[in-house]
Amino acid sequence: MYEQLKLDNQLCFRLYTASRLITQAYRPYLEPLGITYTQYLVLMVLWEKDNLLVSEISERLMLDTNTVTPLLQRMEHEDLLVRTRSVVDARQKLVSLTKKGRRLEEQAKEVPACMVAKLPFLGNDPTRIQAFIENLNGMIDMLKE
Amino acid sequence: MYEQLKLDNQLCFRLYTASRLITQAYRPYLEPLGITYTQYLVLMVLWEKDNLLVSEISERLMLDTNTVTPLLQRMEHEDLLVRTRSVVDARQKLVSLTKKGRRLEEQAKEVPACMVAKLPFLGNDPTRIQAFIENLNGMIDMLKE
DNA sequence: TTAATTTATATCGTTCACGATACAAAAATA
DNA sequence: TATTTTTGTATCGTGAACGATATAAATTAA
Repeated sequence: MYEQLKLDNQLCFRLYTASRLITQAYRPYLEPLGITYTQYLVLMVLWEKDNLLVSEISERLMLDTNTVTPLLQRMEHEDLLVRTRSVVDARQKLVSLTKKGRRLEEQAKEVPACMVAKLPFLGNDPTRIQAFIENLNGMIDMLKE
Repeated sequence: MYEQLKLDNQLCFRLYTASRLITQAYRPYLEPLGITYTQYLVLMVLWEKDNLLVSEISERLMLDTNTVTPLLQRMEHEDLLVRTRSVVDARQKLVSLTKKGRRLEEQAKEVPACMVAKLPFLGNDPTRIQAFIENLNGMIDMLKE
């Protein structure tokens, strides 16, 4: 038995588990809105700035087009957004919120507070959260190359 | 535009991204062994203690049976393990490593060091890593209910 | 002992995530 | 201008994740 292969020693396993549980924790708030966590991420990007290219959304979420395209197709099918061919460059596709997609922002604005409430330890110490996010950002920077 | 709905403010998005990138970072080391990251997790559990019930693996990885069962089926198909009906309780299924599954441990023992090398900032400050893991464990404890 | 309930695992359907590949449009090169 | 290369998006196939449901075996209750 190699010590380094023990599950409990693995930072990565914790990260993987925490990420899964976070997604699960969002579900009760997002399901009533008819969206998944990944779709919520797309919407947050578009709420911040509408009419983006597929590639811009892709870059913002650090996801490849082979993940983003089907995701946007499903969201278009749900009438959350529309994808229109760019006139400047016919390869590009412009993603824009529909009325329904825009309206969801109003309903979603309480979601972050609900999630914070599920993670009380985070509320206590702002510098601790900051350090935590710094660590995550550090990892992301190192791995995204 | 609600401030709390900005993507950059979201700890959860960082966690989600870091987790994805970690899994991607494992790939070059695990693919030569013919396994995925999740399969590697199962193997780590079994290398630590062989002959476990499906429910024990499930609990250890905090994954439900509807994830674990198909996973184990694929791994059985790859001749990494076998699943045998328990004689004590015919509902239970015992999961045991095959020779091939056991041999993989030897090949996998370098993987953790390779991953640490990909995350140099972690090597510098052990207390920082510890605090990081504590935060993750804290989140997991709060979310697993 | 029979019937109802609980438990352990499995199946089904949907959505991600992602490597590999395809395809058409644009840009670069000949 | 014709050809090649690059770029932006899409398609395909596979393996997770996971909610919902199913099934058979064990346990409990009647």
